[in-house]
Amino acid sequence: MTINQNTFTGEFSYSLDIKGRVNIPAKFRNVLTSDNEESFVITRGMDPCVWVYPVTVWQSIESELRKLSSLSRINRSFVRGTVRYASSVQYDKQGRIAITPNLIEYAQLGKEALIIGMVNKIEIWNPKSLDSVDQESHKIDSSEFDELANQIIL
Amino acid sequence: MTINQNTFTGEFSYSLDIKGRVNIPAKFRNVLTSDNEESFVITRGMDPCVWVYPVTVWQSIESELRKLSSLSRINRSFVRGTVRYASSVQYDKQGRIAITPNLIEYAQLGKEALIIGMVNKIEIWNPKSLDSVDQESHKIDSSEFDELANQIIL
DNA sequence: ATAGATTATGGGTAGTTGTGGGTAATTTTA
DNA sequence: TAAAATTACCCACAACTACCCATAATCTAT
Repeated sequence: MTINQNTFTGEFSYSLDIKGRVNIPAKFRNVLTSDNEESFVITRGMDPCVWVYPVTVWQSIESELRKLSSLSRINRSFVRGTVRYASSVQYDKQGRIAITPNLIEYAQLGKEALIIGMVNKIEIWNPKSLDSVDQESHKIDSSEFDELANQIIL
Repeated sequence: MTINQNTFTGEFSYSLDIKGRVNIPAKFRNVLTSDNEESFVITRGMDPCVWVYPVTVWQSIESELRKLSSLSRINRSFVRGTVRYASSVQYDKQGRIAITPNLIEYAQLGKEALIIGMVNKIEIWNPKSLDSVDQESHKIDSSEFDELANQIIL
């Protein structure tokens, strides 16, 4: 049973092979709508991980970026920073995507890859990096969580 | 498979050879619509880099420029500055375009050339120049950056 | 519980891509 | 007009990528 289209939840531990490929969990592939043509856009996350968007979701980001005039310096560097590390990838017959060396380096990915559903996108982590980021945020954010509580009911 | 026609994303490190040629990444050539006849318009960027447009996109920019009244002095110098350094180039069988000495000088291009997809156009940078422009804008614009990110990034 | 299907992982091969350089045609300069 | 320089076009090779197949592990259904 699918929860929802283009919606990703859950955590999976997969391996990054010697060619830089990781499997996209079958559960994720199965909820990906067909207009994505089995493709994702991978890019740098705000945390040290890889973000994986369905192409159709990414397209809406792109269309926002198109509206920004290049006459403004801020716009230029914002577009550049956003798009620079993004590339579209199609998964192969085994359901794997190739992560670019660039992103492997950025996310410090080794053999182990932790794949996490983040509702509208997917994150790929080095388990160790996630641990340390997790601990950091527990120390800092407990007051800010309270603020979020006003916006979102769990 | 392809994100979209005439849409460029990602970063590539290629070399400018002794004849002043750079490769246009295959990913970019493959999304270029056929009515461009394998050609781009190259010109000065507003940053110290080379801007590379698909000809068809450039044509629509030109028609925008035509609408600007020449009565205004600012308009005149804007149009002049934009068009003055533009020339159209076709890529060869290996997928390379020749950069004019003019533009090589302007963008301070050496052997290393960083090619960046900017959604509707392509930028060619000297990696060092980009680093310094990057740092500058981070220092100055970070709050406006965050604001844009909140609007656009999902 | 067992057979069949699906899923995760590894690896081989053919075709593509990036890079260097050569040669003939064209343009520029003396 | 002839020499020099530049440009356009072609070939060659190494590195990489896309695509395919094989196998082991896991899940599903009867």
